[in-house]
Amino acid sequence: MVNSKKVFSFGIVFNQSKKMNKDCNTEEKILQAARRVFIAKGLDGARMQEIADEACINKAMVHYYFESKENLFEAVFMDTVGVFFKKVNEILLYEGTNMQEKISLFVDNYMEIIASNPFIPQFMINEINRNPKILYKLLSNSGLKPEAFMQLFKNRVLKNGKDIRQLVISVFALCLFPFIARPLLQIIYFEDNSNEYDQFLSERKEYVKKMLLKFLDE
Amino acid sequence: MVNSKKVFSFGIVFNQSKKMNKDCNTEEKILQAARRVFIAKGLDGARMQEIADEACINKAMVHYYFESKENLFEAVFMDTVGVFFKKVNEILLYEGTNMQEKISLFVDNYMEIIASNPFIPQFMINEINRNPKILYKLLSNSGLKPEAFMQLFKNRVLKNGKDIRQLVISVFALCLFPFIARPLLQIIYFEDNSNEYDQFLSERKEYVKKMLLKFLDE
DNA sequence: TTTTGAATTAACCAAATGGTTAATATTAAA
DNA sequence: TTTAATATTAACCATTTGGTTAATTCAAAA
Repeated sequence: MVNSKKVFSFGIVFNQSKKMNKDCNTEEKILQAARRVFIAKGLDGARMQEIADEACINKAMVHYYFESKENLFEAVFMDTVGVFFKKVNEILLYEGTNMQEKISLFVDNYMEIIASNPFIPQFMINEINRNPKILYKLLSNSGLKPEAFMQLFKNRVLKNGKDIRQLVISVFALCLFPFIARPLLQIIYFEDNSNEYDQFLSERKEYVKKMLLKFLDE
Repeated sequence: MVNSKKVFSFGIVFNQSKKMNKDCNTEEKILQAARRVFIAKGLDGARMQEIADEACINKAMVHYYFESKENLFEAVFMDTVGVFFKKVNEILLYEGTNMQEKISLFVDNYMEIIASNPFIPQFMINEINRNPKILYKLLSNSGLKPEAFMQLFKNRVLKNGKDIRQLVISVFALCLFPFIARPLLQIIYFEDNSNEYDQFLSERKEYVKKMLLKFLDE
C-alpha cells in the first residue's frame, strides 16, 4: 500500500518519514523534475516517463509518490506558485514613506522576483485557463490578499476609487507582459537576440516606474 | 490518393475543386471546428476525434484534408493569426494628425479587435512558446511590419530612440494583459463576475489612452 | 448512361501513454 | 539477526490516440 506519507504533502516534506535518504529525497527529485517538464511541455504535453527520466528514477515511483499525473501537476503547481506568492507577500510588507516610494519598491522587487522565475506568469495563466478553481485553493493556502496590492495606492484610492483596479492591473501588465510574451517580442523587436532582451528587461524597471509615477503625478 | 487540393490551402479555398458542396464546404467546417477545439484545449490537449465530432464529420476526413494533427494546427494558426494580423495592419494605416491622435486611434481600434477575438493573444503566445519558428513564416506571409508600430511614435523616436521599444511593448502590455490574464484577474479582482469584467474591459480603452498620453506629454 | 475522380465512412492498426503489479531491495527498529 | 515497513524496479496492461485502408457514395463530365 501507498497512502502513508506522500500525497498532498505538496513539496513540504514532513520529517515523519523514518529514513530520508542520504543526498536528496525522491519526492523532491520528482517534484523538481516534474516542474521542469510541466513548464516546458504543459500538462498535456508532459509525459510521465519523461518526468521519471528527468528525475533519474523508475516511472512507478512517480505514481508511488503522487498517484496520478493530475495529482502530481497539482502538487507542482501549488508548490511553485505557493512559494512565489509568499515572496510577493513579503515585498508587499516593505515600508515606503509615500505612495511613490511604495510603488518604486514594489516594481523593483516584483520584477526581480519574476526575473528569477520568468516562467511563472505563463504557468499560472495556463493553469487558470485550464482549471480556474485551483486558484481559490491557492489563494486560501497562501495568505496572499488581493487587497494588499490596493494598499500600494492608498492615496490614489481615496481620490479616485473607481480607477484603482485599472491601476493595479496596469502595474502587473507593465511588469509581466514582457516576460509572458518574451519569445514573441524577442523575435519581433530584438531580432531574436536573447542577450539584448535580457538587457531590455533589466532596463525596464526604471521605465515602468517612470511611466507609473508620471501618470500618478498630480 | 489524396494530394490534389487541400493541404496547405490554409483556409483559402481555391475554387479549383469541381464540386464545392451545397451549403458549406468540409474543409472550412474542419478549420472552424479545429480552431474552437485547439483554442479550448491547446494543441496537445486537443483530440482529432473531438475536432471531427465538433465538425460533424468522420475523423478520416480530417486526415483526408489536412493529413496530420500538426498540419491542421498550423493551418488553423496561420489562418487565425493571419486574419488577425491583417486587421491590425489595416488600423495602422488610419491617419491621425499627431502622435497623440494616432495613439488614441490605435488603442481604441486595437482593443476593439482583441475584444472580438479575445483568445488570440494567448493562442499566439502559447504557440510561439512551443514553436518560435512559425512566427517567421507568419510574419513573411502577413506583410505586417514591426516597424509600422514604431511609426505611431514618430515624434518620440526622434527625441529618445532608446525608449521606443519600451514604449511599444508598454502599449501592448496595457492593451493585451487584461485579456491574457482574464480568468486570473476576474477571480482576484472581480469576484469572478464576468459582466463586471466586461465592463472593466470596455472602460479600459480610456484608461490606457489617459495613461499613455500623460506619460508622453512633455 | 456510363465512367471517372473526388468525397465519405466504418473498421482497423500500431504506437504511445497513464497506470498497475508482483517481486526485490533497503532501512531501521525490535 | 530478525522483522516489518518502506522504497524501488522490471515487466505488464488497458485504453487512448493519431493515423490508415478498403470499400462505398456522390457528382459531374463524356
